[in-house]
Amino acid sequence: MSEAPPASWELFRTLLAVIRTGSLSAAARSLGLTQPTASRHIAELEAALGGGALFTRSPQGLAPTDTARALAPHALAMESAAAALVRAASGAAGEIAGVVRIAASEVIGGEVLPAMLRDLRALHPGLKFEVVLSNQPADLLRRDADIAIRMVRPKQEALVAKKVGDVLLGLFAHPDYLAAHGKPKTVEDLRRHAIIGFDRDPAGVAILRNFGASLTRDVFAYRTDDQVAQLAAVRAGFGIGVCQVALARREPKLTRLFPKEFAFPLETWVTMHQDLRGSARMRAAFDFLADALGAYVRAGR
Amino acid sequence: MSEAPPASWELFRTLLAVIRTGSLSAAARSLGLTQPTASRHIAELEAALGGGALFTRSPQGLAPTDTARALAPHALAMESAAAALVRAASGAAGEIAGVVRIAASEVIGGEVLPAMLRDLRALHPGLKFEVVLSNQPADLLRRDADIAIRMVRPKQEALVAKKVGDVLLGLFAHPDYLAAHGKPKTVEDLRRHAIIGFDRDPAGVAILRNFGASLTRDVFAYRTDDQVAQLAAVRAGFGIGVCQVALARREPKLTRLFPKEFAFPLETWVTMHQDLRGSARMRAAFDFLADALGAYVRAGR
DNA sequence: CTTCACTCATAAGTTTCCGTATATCAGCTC
DNA sequence: GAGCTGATATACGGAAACTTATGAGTGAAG
Repeated sequence: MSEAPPASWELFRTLLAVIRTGSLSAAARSLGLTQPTASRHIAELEAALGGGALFTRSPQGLAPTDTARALAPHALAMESAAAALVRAASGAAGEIAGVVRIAASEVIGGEVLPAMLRDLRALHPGLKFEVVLSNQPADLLRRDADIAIRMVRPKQEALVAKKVGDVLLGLFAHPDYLAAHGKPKTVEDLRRHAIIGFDRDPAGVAILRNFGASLTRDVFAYRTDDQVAQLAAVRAGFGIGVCQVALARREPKLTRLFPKEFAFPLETWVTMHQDLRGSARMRAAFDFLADALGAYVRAGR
Repeated sequence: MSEAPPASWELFRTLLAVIRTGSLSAAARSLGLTQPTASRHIAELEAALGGGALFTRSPQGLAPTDTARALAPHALAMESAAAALVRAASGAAGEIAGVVRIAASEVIGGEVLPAMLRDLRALHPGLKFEVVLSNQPADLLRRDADIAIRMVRPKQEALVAKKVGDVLLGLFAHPDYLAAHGKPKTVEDLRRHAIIGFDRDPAGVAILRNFGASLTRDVFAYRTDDQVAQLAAVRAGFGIGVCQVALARREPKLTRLFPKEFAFPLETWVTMHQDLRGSARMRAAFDFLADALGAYVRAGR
């Protein structure tokens, strides 16, 4: 067992594609290669990594062995880093131009970010944006995004973080709904209404239960963990649900309920990887978003 | 500006080597390539990344531009991930064999780990170890190591962490030193002795100042942030310094001073990346180290 | 001032690697 | 069961990439 020569990084990329797609042919297609090339890459990699088989071949495709499965996260990390590298190179250093990849929750990303990015781009027309919408925000340390907007305090030291304030959550309903079903006068009244709430997300369910002890998951008439869907249900007049106050202010159609009793603060942070501090466009986007989100947060008070 | 085809990952590896070495020739040597190949790789990369120059050529070598400098951390991340991938593949899945890379402080790594790893290897002869000694422990999230032993509570959720207890720090001196200079009777006495302490590390300086307010940095007769050097100075009979109690117990030559008054607990954690939970050998090493360090910690009480 | 050691660039030769074409096997539809 | 569509494996020719060889420039040492 002599020391094998280090495998070409290119092979890792093929490995990842094969694990993803489950076949040499599909992997080759996705990479712009041909099937024999992918086959050769895997064979080479198996040889370079000590000879153990990485896949079990079959006419249906390649099934990864346990070994190959263990390699997948590392190959993913390489891919994220490669993508981040290409983004970092997408604008000349010093100029505010190029690609910025932003991770945000679905509501922020879908309802709040677009207008902000429009204004940011008006300021710097050379900027391009990639937006990743997920409620489990992409890990900046994995370089899945350059800038993340998160609702929890970031814990990693390798990050630059700025708190923009507390996004206020309120209880809202469409006037049509209230006209048809009446306006609840007390918290207990809510139990008789069509409540729109979370399905499984424990943190989400807790928001309403903390408000009124009787507002448990089983009284919800509309359950979904997708906050965009919740918002849509409120707007459609289905019932009463949670919505960011600053967001609802923009649509005077929605009526806020129990404004004094129910006001759930959600601390909000803009975060960026330390490595990106030196990049002019990342800094510009970071500062702009921190400002704009600060204004958004203040609008909700 | 058409969408460029994604650059080969192999080019990123060359990029990193060129940034590291500062010349195409040296980079090529380090990669087992030739200089024209490295040259072509960089040219290709410059073309693929939008045409901007990454280096300024000169007869002295290649100086990275700001753009290239911004890419370096991402290329480093790729390299770490690639190395972690190769390590992960170094043993058959399920078997307890292959390479485990461990990050630890200099003292733990130099004085405590060797015997533990000897015993672990006796249990599993197929294991090989890589030990990274640094007081700013390598970031597991960057995959610079598989397992880290740290003196602070890990904050990242992506890590598996286990607290093994508190390593106790005590004040020690060699009997020869005490015979020559007398044994200090009170804390104030210490000011007249040859104290071995930290140089710049604020956390280190604070350890002694918390003990006696008068034990500020300026009374240290031997200042170094290298804890191995501190230990060596204590062993050589230079003076009085801080040492892990469990470590000093092994050498009955060292005498502990103020055992009741000075006992500084340092919480100790063994940590591992979540991705590695499924690996038999990583788990085995993790569990073994947690046990062994637990025993070590208890020996210091 | 010459020489040596180091750099990068370019041209030519050789190897390696990739793509095309073909054979084979499994499953699904008709 | 024939035929279609998916898969992998293998053979072979050509293009791409790497190595070798050479030239030119810079800086330090003798």
